Amino acid sequence: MARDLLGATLLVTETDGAVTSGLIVETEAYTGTDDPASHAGRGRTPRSEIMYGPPGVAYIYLIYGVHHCFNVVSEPAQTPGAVLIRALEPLTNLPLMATRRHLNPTSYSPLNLCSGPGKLSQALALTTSFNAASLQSSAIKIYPATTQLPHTTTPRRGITKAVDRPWRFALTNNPFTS
DNA sequence: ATATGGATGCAA
DNA sequence: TGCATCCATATT
Repeated sequence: MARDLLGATLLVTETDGAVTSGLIVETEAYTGTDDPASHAGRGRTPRSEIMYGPPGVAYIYLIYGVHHCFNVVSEPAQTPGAVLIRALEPLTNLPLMATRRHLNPTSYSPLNLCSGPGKLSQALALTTSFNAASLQSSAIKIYPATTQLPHTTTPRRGITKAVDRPWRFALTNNPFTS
């Protein structure tokens, strides 16, 4: 599931009409009640409830009180699971992304816009207000990849539990990863 | 290496 | 209520 999202296009339209989009180049899987690194790893809680619902909706939460992380609920209802989108190759409206990222909109590195889960959420203005939104809505759309692209498989990053599970996926030789 | 700083979940 | 923890980032 996390593999399938590699190469998909994520497009966000704000209420003010601003559009940003990017190609998904890095993902991580958090699946099942037996995954201690997942928010569902301690069972159903108010926060993890959405991961038990139907797939294809957004799960967005605040981490470290500072950054938002954007996930895609990935498993059938009753089975908890989500895919963390860790990096995008920015496609649409890069200067706006740069402004949101507090970078100089006329002098910035595209490599620094969406190369991390907090960065891409900031660049696409994805906050908890989008939590539980359908990913085929007017606000957020995901266009699936038509082919499975070459990718690497590694352990997940930034976690302290179940660090050995190889559930991080990234497009091979894509420079926009984190 | 370190500061940042809000929400969550669990214990008390 | 209090408190440890947290799927990170920017800055030193």
